[in-house]
Amino acid sequence: MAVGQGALGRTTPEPKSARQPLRQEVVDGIKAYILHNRLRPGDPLPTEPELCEALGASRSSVREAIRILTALDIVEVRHGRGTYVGRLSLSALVESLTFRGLLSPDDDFRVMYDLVEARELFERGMAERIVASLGEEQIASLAGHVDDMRRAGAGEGRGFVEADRAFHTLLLAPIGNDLIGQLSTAFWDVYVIVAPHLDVFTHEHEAATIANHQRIVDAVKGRDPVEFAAALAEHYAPVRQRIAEARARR
Amino acid sequence: MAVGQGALGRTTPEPKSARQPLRQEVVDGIKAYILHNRLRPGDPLPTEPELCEALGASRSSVREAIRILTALDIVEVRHGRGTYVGRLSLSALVESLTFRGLLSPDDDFRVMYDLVEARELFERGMAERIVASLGEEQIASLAGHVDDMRRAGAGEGRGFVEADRAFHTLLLAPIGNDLIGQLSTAFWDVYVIVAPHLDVFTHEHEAATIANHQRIVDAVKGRDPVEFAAALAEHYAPVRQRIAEARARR
DNA sequence: GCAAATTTGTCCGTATGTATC
DNA sequence: AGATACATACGGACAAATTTG
Repeated sequence: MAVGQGALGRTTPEPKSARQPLRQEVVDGIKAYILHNRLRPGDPLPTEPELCEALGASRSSVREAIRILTALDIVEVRHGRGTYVGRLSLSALVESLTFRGLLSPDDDFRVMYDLVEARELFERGMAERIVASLGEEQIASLAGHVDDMRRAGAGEGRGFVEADRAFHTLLLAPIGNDLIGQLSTAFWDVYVIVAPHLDVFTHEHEAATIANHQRIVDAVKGRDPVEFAAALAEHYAPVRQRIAEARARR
Repeated sequence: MAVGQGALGRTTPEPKSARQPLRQEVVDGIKAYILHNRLRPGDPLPTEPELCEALGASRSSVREAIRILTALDIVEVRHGRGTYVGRLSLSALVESLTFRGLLSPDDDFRVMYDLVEARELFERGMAERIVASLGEEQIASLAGHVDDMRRAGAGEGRGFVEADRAFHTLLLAPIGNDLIGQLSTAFWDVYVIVAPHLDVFTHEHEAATIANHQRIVDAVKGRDPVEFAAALAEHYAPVRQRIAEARARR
């Protein structure tokens, strides 16, 4: 099928100096096309030659615009197949924050600290809703993740981190705020990437970490938001302290 | 001056199937260059021809890589001058979330709701630290912003929104968590862009909004975190309710 | 399994617009 | 004003990946 009747094409030929670069017009044009046709993630977009013709730009400009949109996960490109609407994830946030954490040799610990603090804020702020809305089978899954942490403790830690992530993802899942859930996992991604560069991962605290997670599970089982918040505080306090100590060592 | 000794160039010529596109190697190469040379925002990067030679890529690949990095605010390009290290802001998050809010005709209100809820979570979660660490002159600024809202109320609302934003930015400024502060302003940006498309901005509630902000200021003056949290709740409740109502109307 | 068609990936050469000195 | 350095944009050509007949 051809491009169709869907809101492609610059209305103004911009006879004189276009104040903004042409590729930006192409970016806006592709955005408008997606919005106008109410496309969903995974839906196909016109091919590059079609976009060139419709938007009156060369292939280079169209391709640069597509690169911008892929970086934001608004479009997704598959070599040899075509371009599609992206998943609209927060991958750009992860990449941006990760790089910021790796960049500044003075502020990297601060970035890590801010990250952990934000995650704690999410979970403590949602304490009541979390303990109220977690189902029995979800609580069982939480306990299962703690078991996974115990089993993986002896290993290299790869499984340990995954169990930890799954645990906290599951905690925020039932509150019904996708943004907070995705932000939390994004922060986790950044933490996992940046932490090894800072020697924050010390395996000596694994036993205490497991015990704290168990306490969180017990608080959920008892449907006790106050105890839940207290368990979270005791879980996060040593993590934040370790980051602060690592920062002081420098 | 030449590029210098700073970690540019693909170590492996990738003799066989390079699984990832060349532009991605260029992206990683530029990132590594920034990290290796410990550059700061605003520092100049090599010119495009220099990057081509150093990374063994053509002009097109280098330019597409630069487009990706500009979308993430990792590099910044000034026409006719050169490329520089970007500000590492969360502009990518704003653009991504904004588009997501505009896209889904069913979930857009949910995105707005999640946004507002996250902002409320930040401010209520930091209640104790906010009322404890705000200085007298900052409190005066808060009151000044409320006055601005009163003055702008009769106008078209442009100044009203700005005063509102300044108010909440100032609230989160003293807690020392840059990430939360930037996320909050990012959420605000998205809200302001998306809300007009959803008819959430109803000016009839301006008087109540001003009164609620005044109550927040009074709570800060009294250094009362409980009253502060209560004032915040009363401020955000009608906002969330308006979004929910607008959602129901559809 | 092979070959052709489609689509994106990469390169090159050239011309133009912009900022600085 | 002129010269230089740089990014912007264009068009054509070929390579690589994927699908299809």
